[in-house]
Amino acid sequence: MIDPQLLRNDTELVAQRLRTKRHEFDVERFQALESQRKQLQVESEDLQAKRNAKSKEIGKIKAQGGDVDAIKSEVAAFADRLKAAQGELAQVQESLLAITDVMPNMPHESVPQGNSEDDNIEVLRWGTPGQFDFPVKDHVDLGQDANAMDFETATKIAGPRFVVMRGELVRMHRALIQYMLNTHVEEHGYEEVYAPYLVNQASLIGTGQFSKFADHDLFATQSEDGYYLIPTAEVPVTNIVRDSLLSEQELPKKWVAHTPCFRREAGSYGRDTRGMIRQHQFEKVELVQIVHPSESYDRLEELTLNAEAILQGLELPYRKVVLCGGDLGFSAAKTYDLEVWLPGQDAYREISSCSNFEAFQARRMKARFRSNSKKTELVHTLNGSGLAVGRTLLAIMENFQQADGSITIPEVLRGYMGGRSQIFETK
RNA sequence: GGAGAGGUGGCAGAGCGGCUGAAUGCACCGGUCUUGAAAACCGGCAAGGGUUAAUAGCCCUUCGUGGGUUCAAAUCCCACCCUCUCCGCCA
Repeated sequence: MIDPQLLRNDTELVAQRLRTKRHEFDVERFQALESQRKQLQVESEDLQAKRNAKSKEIGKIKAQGGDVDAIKSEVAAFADRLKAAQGELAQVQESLLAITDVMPNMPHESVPQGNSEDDNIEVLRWGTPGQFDFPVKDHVDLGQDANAMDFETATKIAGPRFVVMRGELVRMHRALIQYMLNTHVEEHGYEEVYAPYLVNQASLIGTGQFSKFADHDLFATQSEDGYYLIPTAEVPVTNIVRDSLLSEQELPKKWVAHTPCFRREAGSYGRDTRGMIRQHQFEKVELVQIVHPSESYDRLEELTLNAEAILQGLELPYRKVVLCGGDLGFSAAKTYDLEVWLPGQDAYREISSCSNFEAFQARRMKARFRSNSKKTELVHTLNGSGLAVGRTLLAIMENFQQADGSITIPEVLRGYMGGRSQIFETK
């Protein structure tokens, strides 16, 4: 949610900045509705003030034993007007909400112009893609050849975009989760959090995944509770601070959580249908920070480095890009994507997305803190994958594959793998 | 699932339908005192919104949520949600 004051006072500026995010809204209509809102709100609050004053008079007159019939009919006279004004006001506000509710966050001024991922700007390349003196396989062939990855069975059990994994590959998957969590807790100062995988609508609205007026990419339960499966741990973890008033000393909050994530991927038919790149269910280790507004951009750099540390620890070549305006998500003001090198695709693919949401989520969530100067202010929220576990697993498979189809285990994972150095060894 | 109790400001906890936006305590902020601190004492301190140049004033809203009764609701009525205790069930 964009600051309503800013939106009112500087509508053109907001419209202009949202254009870099390829979001258009009808400025004239907004301003017309806004002036109606103002007039109606002033009118109805004025009538309420009058009613309150008269009611107090009645109380006093009655206390003195006077007659109140005359003044009562006076109140009744403008009760209808009040009701009408309030009704109209509610309608205008609903119309305004239809505009503002689908309005994405404004990009930070450092965000490059552009329409699509082709316009993202690379800021860093780490590591060198390995050279192979044999034909490389992708993770699907590697996994299936070792009888460790089974898409057909998953389709039977559930449907497309699921996987069944078996044996030592699953152990490496689990090792990755441990490695990521331990690193963020022990070296980066995050507190580990366990939170619900089913959430209510208010939480999804809070972090911006859900709007009354927009489509969403979520699995909903059929139960009367109205629960949704989380698309990312960002939702339950960030919503810890929803409807709360923190003290300044409590900031920053740094949380890390491992959860499964569930996404319908409704808008991506035909994309990444092969393999484990895009699944309905995947594991992710997520970093969340709740910070003082003055330091959120420093924290974004830090959080991104925390995610990068995992890729570096695993010796996976990657690059870091700043998303251009057109590629930015709904709630984000600035996002770094980390893209890991996948030999099987001969391309860098997204493995982490680290964003600063500024006060956009905080305003929706009513997540505030009392500053040392006694004022209440909205916090800034950030999050990033640290990392997507499934994609990390397949990146290791593809980058560390050997000619015989076995896979070398990265050094840092060996302690979690019984000290072994390879999986898929041919007996 | 059955029975009972309860949801009020950052926290705890009062609150006859009008004098209650809300006692009191804690926490917090300012001051007196002190070499400094603590204690004691004095004073201040809810949030959100509107209007506005204003973080000044004024006004509106809010006592779990939504509806209702009334000139007037934290207080009365209805529905729902949540929490706690006991019993049952259960990883």
